[in-house]
Amino acid sequence: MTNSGEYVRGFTDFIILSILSKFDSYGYEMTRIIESVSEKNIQLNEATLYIALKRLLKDGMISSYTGKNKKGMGRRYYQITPKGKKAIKVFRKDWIMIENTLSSLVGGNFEYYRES
Amino acid sequence: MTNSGEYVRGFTDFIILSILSKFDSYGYEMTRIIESVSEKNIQLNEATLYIALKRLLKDGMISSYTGKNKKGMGRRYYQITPKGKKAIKVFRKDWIMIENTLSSLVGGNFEYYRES
DNA sequence: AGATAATACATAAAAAGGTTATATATAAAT
DNA sequence: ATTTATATATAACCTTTTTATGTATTATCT
Repeated sequence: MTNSGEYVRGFTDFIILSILSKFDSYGYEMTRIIESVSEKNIQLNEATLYIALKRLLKDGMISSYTGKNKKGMGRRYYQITPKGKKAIKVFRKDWIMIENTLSSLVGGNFEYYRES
Repeated sequence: MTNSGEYVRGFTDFIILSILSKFDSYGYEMTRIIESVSEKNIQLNEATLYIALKRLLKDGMISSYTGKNKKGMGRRYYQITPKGKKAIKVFRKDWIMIENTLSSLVGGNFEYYRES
């Protein structure tokens, strides 16, 4: 699938917050999670992810701390903040509507009555 | 809902193609359709729509012709081309996967097993 | 008759976010 | 010793959306 990132755009921040609401994680692992859950159909660019993490840090949605690693270089772990928890909670309510609406619109299963 | 457009981003072109695969339409009507289907939760900016129409025309996904109107100024109708039909067909297959993946990711209902 | 609302299209400038490309660091495996 | 896997990071560019603004036509309201 080409340009898969284009579809995820707008949801990137919430994908990250959603992962971090399950457990603390780090950049490299998060790209693996997305790859795994999407069965390699969606891939979040590393650059996109790190920029998003920076943005979320700036906005106080997440915090970070350094962690050790046996293999490879040291990891930078991210943790969701209360503000981030609230944001993902609000979003999940919206998501139901977004999903239904997008499905109807792109699927063509909607009714529309013309006046004239 | 704020920034609803941000969620639709990446899907704009396919929403338009989907509408036009049902019937020929014009800009103003398409914004009304999206407004109506989403129950005013999602609103596609007029500027976003007209730029997208321009893009789709350039890419040969749609064609256009002028139509009359009793009330208000003349309408510019858009019609989906064979290329556009093919594009929406391909997208609709992808959409099933995108929807499932996004749902799992933002909903947090996925499993991931750490190695270490 | 004049003002307003609804219908309709269009574009420039700015902002936001993603992609491409590249650089760096560490440790295990070959 | 070199390659592979793990891990982070950013600059430059590209695409798309948003904000703001302008124009045109007709019906309705006062």
